[in-house]
Amino acid sequence: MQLTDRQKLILTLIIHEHIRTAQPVGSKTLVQKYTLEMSSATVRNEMAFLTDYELLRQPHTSAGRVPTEEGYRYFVGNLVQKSGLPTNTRRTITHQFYQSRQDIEQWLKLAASVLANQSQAASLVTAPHSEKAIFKHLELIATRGRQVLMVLVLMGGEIRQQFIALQEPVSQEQLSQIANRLTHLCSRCDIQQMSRLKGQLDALGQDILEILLAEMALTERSATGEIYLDGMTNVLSEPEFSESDEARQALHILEERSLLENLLASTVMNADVGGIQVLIGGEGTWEELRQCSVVLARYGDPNTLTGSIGVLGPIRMPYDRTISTVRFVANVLSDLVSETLAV
Amino acid sequence: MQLTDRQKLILTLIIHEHIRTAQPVGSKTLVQKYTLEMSSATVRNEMAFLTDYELLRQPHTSAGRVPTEEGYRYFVGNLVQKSGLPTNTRRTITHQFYQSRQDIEQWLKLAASVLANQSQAASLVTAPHSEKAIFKHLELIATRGRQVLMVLVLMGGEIRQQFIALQEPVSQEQLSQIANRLTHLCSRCDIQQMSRLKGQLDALGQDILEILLAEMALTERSATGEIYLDGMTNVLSEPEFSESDEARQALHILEERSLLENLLASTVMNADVGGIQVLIGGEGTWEELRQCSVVLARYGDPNTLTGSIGVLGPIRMPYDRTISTVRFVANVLSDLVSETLAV
DNA sequence: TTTTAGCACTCTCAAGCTGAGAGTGCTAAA
DNA sequence: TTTAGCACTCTCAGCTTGAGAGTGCTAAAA
Repeated sequence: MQLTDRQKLILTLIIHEHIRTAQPVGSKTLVQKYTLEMSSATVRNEMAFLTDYELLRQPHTSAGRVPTEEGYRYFVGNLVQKSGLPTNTRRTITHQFYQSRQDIEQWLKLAASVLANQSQAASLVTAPHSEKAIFKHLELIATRGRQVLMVLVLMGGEIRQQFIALQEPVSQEQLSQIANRLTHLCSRCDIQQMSRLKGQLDALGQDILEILLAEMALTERSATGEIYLDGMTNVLSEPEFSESDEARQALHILEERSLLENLLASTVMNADVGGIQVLIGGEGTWEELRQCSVVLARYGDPNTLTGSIGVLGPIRMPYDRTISTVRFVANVLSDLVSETLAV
Repeated sequence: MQLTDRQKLILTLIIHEHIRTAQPVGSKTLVQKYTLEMSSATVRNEMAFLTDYELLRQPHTSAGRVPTEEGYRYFVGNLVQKSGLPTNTRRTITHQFYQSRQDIEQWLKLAASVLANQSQAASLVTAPHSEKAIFKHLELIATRGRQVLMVLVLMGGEIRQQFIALQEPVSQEQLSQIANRLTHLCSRCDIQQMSRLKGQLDALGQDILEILLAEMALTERSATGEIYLDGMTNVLSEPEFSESDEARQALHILEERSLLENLLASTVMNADVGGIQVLIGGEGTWEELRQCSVVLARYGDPNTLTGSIGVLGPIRMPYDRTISTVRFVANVLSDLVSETLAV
C-alpha cells in the first residue's frame, strides 16, 4: 500500500491527536490544531481515501475519524520515528539500576517498575531462563529431623530450592559431603549425562539425584522463568477501560500464568534478541487482547539465557515512546545479564 | 447497643440479601423472599429503628435499606455464625497443598490462589519472616571473573541471594573454604554477635562478613517477607467496581508495596496468630480502602516466624465464608511452616 | 487537475420530561 | 403490639428535542 506524503502526514497527525484525546478526530479540528496549509475539505478528501483503505474508521456517519488496528500497524511499521529515549530519561533509568542492590530479582522488579512508570501501562518481565538445564552447584542444608533444604544452582544462575524429606535423619556434615560429591560429579552436566551417573552413587545419593533430575526436567519444561508484573492499576485509568469488564479481560491474561506463557511462547520467544514485537489488538488471535496492544522484546544472550519484557496498554498507546523504552530496558537487562550471569 | 432477636434477624437477612443482589433491600421483598411470619409494616418499623441506630441507611427516601459500615461491623462482631468451611472444601484445599511441590514459594503462591478462588476476591500472602535475623548457613558460588553468587540461609529458612563483586578473582575451592569457615563461626549468631567476629577473619572474610551483616540488617528492617498477590482481576467483576477508578484505588494499595506493608504493620502484625482481623471500609483511616473490606490473619509461629494472609474484596462481601477460608488457610500454612521451617 | 468554499444532511449527546414501579412513613383499626 | 391502607416520594428507563460537530458532494476557483 503506497501513500502520498500528505496522506502519511494526515494519518500520523490523526493518530497523535487520537492518542492525546481518546476522541474521534475531525477534519476542521485537525487543520486548526496543527495549522495545516490546506483546507478542511482537502483533509476530508484524504481522510475518505484513508478510510477506503481501512486505515481509518468512522464510529458513526457524522463523527470524526479513528485509526483502525490496520492504521496503527501501518503507523508502527512505517511512520513511527525511532527517536530513542531522551538522554536524561536514559540517565535516570540507568541510575536506578546502578543504585539498586546487585541481585537479579531486584533488577527484574526494577525493570518491571520502570517500564510501568515510563509507559503508564502494565508491564511484565520474565526472569532469564535457559532452554537447557545444566547443573552447576548443589547445596543441602539440614533444617530439622529429616527435612532438608536443597538449593540447586544452574549454569546461568537460575536457582531452584525445595524441601525434601529423607528416609532417615542425616547430619549436616554428611549432607555437605554428599552435596560436594554431587557437585563435583555433575558439574556442567545436562540431564542425560547426569542420569548416567547413578551407578557411582550410594542409595541416598541416588535418591537425591532423582530429585535433582526431576527439578531440572521441570525447569526445562517451563517456557519462562519467574514472571514479574507491575503497573496493573495503570491501565485502569485509561478511558477505554473505564468499564472494568474490558480491563478485567485484558489484565486476566497477565494474571493467568498459563495464558501469559502461551502468549510469550508464540510471539516473542521466536524473535531475535534486540528486536521489538508489537501486537496490536490481539492480531485476530488473542481474543482477550482485542482492546489492547502489547510491546514485547527479548533480552539476554540468544544462545544461553534469555527472558522477555513487555508492556501492555490500550491500543491507543504512544508507540514511539513505549517502543523506545522497551528497547532501552531490554538492552540494560541484556548488559546486566551478560556481565553477571554468563558462564 | 442491644438489639432484640427480631432486629438481629432482620439485620442479618438484609445483609444477606444485599450481598446477594448488590441492591437496596425493601421491606416487602424481604418478607416475601424469606417468608417471614410478620407483615412488611412490622419490618418497616424495625428497619426504621435500625436506621436510627445507623446500622442501616437509605440511599434515598423511597429506596430500600442498605447496611452501613457500622451495620457490617455489628454483623461481623455479633451475628456472623462461625460455621467453618464445608468438609469437602477443606479436603479439596488440603489436597492441593498435599499435591504441590514441597517448596515454600509454591505453597505461598498456592495459598494466594486458593484464597482468591474461594473468595472470588483479591488475595495477598506474605512469606514467613522473622523479626530477628539469625545466621544459619552461607554458600559462595563462583560465577565468572570476580562475580560471586552469595546464598545466605537464615534460621527459619529465609533465603537471601545476591551477587557480589570481589576485589580480585577467587577460585571456587577458596570460596567454599571461606563459606565453610563463616558458616561454622557464625552459626546461630545474630547481627551483634557476628559483628564481634571480625577480628578472627582475614581481609576477604571481613569484606564478606560486612556484606552478610548488611543483608541481615536489611532483612530485619523490612516488615514482611516477599508478598504474593492473586485474583486482582476478581474484584473487577464486582458491580461496585464497575467504574474502574474505584477499582484502581483499591488495587493500588496491593500493588504499592510500601502502602501494603504499612497496612499490614498497623493491623495484623499486632494481632495474635490464629486471630482474624476484619477491616471494613478502611475504618476511617485508609482512604484508599473506603470501598473495600479486608480480612486478615497471621500464620506461623508467634515467637519466631510469622507471615500474613488476607483477602481484599468489596464491603459487600460474604464475611462468614471469607473468614472461614482465611482462618483455614492460615492454619494450613501454620502447620506447613512448623513442620518444615522450624528450628 | 487539484483545491476550496458552501451547503444540505446525518448522527450523537446532553437536557428535559414523563409515567411506572418500588418503597416509605403515618394513621387508625384489629 | 401488629397490621392494613393510603398518600407521598424518589428513581429509573424511555422518549423527545435542539445544539453541535462532522461529513460528502458540487460547483467554482486556482
